[in-house]
Amino acid sequence: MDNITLARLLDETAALLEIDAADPFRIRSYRRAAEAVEQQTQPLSSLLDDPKALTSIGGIGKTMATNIIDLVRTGSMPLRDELLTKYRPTMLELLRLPSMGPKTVALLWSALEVSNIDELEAAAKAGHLNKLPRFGQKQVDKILKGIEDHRKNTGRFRIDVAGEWADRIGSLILDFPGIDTITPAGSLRRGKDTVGDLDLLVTGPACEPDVVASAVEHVASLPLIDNLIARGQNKVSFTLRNHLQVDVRLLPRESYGAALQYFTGSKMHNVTLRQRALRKGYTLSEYALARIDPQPGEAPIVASATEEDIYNALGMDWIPPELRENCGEIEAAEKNTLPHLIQMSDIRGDVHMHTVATDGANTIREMADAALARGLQFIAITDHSKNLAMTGGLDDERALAHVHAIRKVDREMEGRIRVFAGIEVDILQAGELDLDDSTLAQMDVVVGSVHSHFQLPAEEMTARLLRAIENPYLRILGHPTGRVLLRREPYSYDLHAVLKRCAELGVAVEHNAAPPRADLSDSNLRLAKELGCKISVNTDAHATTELDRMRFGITQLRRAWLSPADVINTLDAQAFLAALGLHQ
DNA sequence: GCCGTTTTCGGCCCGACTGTTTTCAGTCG
Repeated sequence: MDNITLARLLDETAALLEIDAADPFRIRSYRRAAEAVEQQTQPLSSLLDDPKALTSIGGIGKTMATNIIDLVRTGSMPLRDELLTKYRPTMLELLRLPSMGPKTVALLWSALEVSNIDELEAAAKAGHLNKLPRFGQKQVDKILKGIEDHRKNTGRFRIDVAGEWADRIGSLILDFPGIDTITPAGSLRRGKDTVGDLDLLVTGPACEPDVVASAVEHVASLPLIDNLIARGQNKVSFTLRNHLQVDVRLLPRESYGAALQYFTGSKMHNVTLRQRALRKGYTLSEYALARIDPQPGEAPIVASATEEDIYNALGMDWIPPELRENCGEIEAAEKNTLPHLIQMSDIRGDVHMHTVATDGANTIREMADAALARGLQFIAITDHSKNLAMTGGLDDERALAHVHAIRKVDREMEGRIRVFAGIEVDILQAGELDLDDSTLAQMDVVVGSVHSHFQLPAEEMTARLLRAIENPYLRILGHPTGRVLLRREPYSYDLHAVLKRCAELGVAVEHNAAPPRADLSDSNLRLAKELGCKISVNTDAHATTELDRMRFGITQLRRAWLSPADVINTLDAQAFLAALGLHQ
């Protein structure tokens, strides 16, 4: 059982406990344990014989360690089994509907034996809900609308899509005089690769408490609003036609830092931060860091205008949003040992991109010019090989001709940018590559990717990848997890074993910067680093404009605490080739 | 259920909004 599944089962148990009206702190323990499990790079199923290793993880005590051991060994645990005799697992999906919390779910179950969405819809339409306490017609309508949205909705949005909407909505809000700053907060600011909803913080003279009403009115009447959910003194919530929920908050300048800190999250980061505040005699809210017991003549507010003020007043360095997941960043900030995170300007090369030779939109020269304009010092052209017939993939003969064409452009660029010759070969079902070694020998950069037979059993997929990376010409393992965001589950195989072998062989693993397929996000990137893999971040651009996607890849690297030294694209062109075991 | 430079019990983060209420419970972030 992998850590993600383990975390899901613990989280489900927490949700069932909530429905059961258990001790809130006990519920929180299960949530905390689920988060802790999800963040481990080591599969916990490999630690079962060493209970001390389990309990050394923060948030996992003796009972939780036993639970984890039970879950891995039997697929369930006594508490979960017990709860599932009282409730139905389908009740968990009810919790995902708006305005449906554990209390309501429990009430629906005890009063009407409603345990899933279809039953809820039927009960609502039959008028049964109106007989329940605190259920008016508005509540029933809200639930029916929620069910409708839920069925259409995919749930989460890719970071680049959410970012575009943030820009569009932001520019409309900025039209209002007296609004001068808009900052996306929430998971978009933390750089998660998907976001559930959009948090926009707004400030400026028009957001001062005595005048904010008209600015709120402006936001609440934006033309792109599909459904206005809530509208308070300084808050407007609505959904767009694509069902993306947007929360806009209008705040005075003086408390903007506190609000930004608060609404950026993550939830667990904030909880831990507020515990720290209490220990120091402060209380932290979205308005300010304030003294609990100010002495006479002492101002209650300690910090509020900027995030730096707040973190510093708590005795720690400012923490980059990407690290705010409560996985050690607060301790590091207190000890001044936060990592020097990689940033866009550290990137010197991008070695995975396509041209009109296969399924790209631009020529070799156009890609080179566009990369030069973006400040890159080297690129590699890596069009598809023949097995991807639908892209016009190159056979050996065409691939060799393409190398010539690339070398020609490289000479034309006269050293302003290096253009390396490469190819993205397909790793076939048995692990061999779809071009001859003699062809691959002519390439500077060979990226090997899996493009078919994703449903192979894990053992076969592992063997396939292990065989492929033994090929001496394969220098980068592309699409290492086959993850395609929001479209396909990643294929399953022994990632640990493959990354370990990559590290031994000096094969770099690719983190695909393109938001649709962020191959190695979060804990997998940390695992790659821990195992000593060389990591390469590339855009897989199919057009010049897609080179801009590099910034999304950098965000994911930052979330994994990576520094410039952890990524080989920060090297200059010659050193990069040397890192791949090549010389030119 | 976890955790400990005020430890083995007694804490555990904070506030706004909605709907159905005449004072608040539940949900949400």
